[in-house]
Amino acid sequence: MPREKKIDMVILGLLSHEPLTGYDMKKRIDGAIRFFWNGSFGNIYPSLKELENNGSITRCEVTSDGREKISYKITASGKDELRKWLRDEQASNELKYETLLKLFFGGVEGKNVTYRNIEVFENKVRGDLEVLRAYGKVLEKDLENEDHLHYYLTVSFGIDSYEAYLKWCAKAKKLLNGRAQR
Amino acid sequence: MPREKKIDMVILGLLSHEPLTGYDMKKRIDGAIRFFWNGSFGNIYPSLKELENNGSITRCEVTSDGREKISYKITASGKDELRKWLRDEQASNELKYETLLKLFFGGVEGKNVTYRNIEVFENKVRGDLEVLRAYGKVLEKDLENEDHLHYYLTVSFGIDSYEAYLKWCAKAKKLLNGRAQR
DNA sequence: GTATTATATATCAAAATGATATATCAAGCT
DNA sequence: AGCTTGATATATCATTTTGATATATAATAC
Repeated sequence: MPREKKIDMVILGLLSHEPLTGYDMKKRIDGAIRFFWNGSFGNIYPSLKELENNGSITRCEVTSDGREKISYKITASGKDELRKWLRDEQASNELKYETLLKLFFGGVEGKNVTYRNIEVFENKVRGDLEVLRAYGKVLEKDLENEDHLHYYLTVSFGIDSYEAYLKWCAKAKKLLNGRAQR
Repeated sequence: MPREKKIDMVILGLLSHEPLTGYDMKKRIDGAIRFFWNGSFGNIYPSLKELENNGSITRCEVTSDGREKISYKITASGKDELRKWLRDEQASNELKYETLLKLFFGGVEGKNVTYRNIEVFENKVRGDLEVLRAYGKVLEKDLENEDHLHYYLTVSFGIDSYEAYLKWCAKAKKLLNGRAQR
C-alpha cells in the first residue's frame, strides 16, 4: 500500500503550476485553500524531503547566499501521481465543527449559551463570506481559463454553503428565542 | 495550559446524559455526531484512562464475568469542565473536503474528471441527507425537550448545508457542461 | 454445531496539529 | 548609523488524531 499523506497532493498540485518553496506553499494554503484544507510547516517540510526521495519533486534553485531557500519543481512521475489521485473517485470529506459539538451538548448549559455560540459562529462566517465573495469576483471575470474555472468551483462552494449557514443561524436563533428564557 | 483533547468533551458530553462504556461511546459518535465530529477507539480508550485519573469520570460498573465491560459516569468536576467548555466562545470549525481539493487542482486533468468527482460527491451527499432528514423527523416531534431541541439544531444545520451542496452540484455541473469537451 | 457478526478493550504506526527554535532580510523610525 | 519590528525561510517536537489491527467473549443465524 502506497503513502497516504494527503499533504503530498497539495504540494504536487501547487507545484503543477509553478516552482515554490515550502514557505510559499504554506502561504498558498493559507490563502484560498484554507477554506477546505490546511497544512502546517510540521506537515509540509517532512513531506518535501520524502517527495524528493521518491522522485516526485526535485530542487530547482537553492540560494545559499546567506539565508537558505529551496525551490522545488514537480517531475513527470510526480505529475502522474497527481493525475492518478485526481482520477481516483475516493475522497474523504470531513467536517469538524466544534460549534456544532457545543450545540449538540448544549442542553447541559441551556439556551442562552447556545444562542451566544451561534452568534459567535455567525460573525465568523460573515467575515469569511466576504473574503470568499472577493475571491469569486476576481475569478468570475475569466472563467474561460480552465484553472480559474476550477478555482471558482471551490470558491462558489464556499459562498453557497456559508450563505446557507447564515440562513440557518437566523432560523436557529429564532427557534431558541421562541422557547426562550431570555 | 490545560489538556486540549477535544475527544474529552465528547466523552463528558455523552456521559452527562447516561453512563456508557467506551464501546457505547463509539457507537454514539458513529450515529448523529459523525456528521460534525468523529472519534476512534485509539482516541477514546486512552482518554477514558486519563479522565479517570483526573477525576472527571469514575467507573460505575465493571462486569468481569467473562468479557470485561467498564461503564463510566461523569463526576461533578467533570460536569464543571464540560460546562466551562460550553461557555468558552472559542471554537475550531474546520472543513476538510478532499473533493474540493480535487476540484481546485482539477485543471491538470480537465473538466470530465472534475464533473465525475462532483457526481460522486453529489451521490454521497444525497444519501447522507436522507439519513439526516430521518433524524430530523424524529426530533422535531418534541422540540419542547431541551435536549431534543439542541440535537435538532445540529441536524437542521446538516440538512440545510447538504441541501445547499446539492444546489451547488447542479450549478457546478451546468457550468462545466456549458464549457464542456463532452 | 459451527460460522459469522456484534460486543468489548487495547495498542500501534502513521499522519496532522500547533507551537517553538533559529536565523536572515527588509522596512520604518529616530 | 543604529534599532526595532515584522516578514521570510527551514526545521523539529510534543500532543492529538486517524485507521488499522490484535485479542477474546457473547449472540445470532444457518
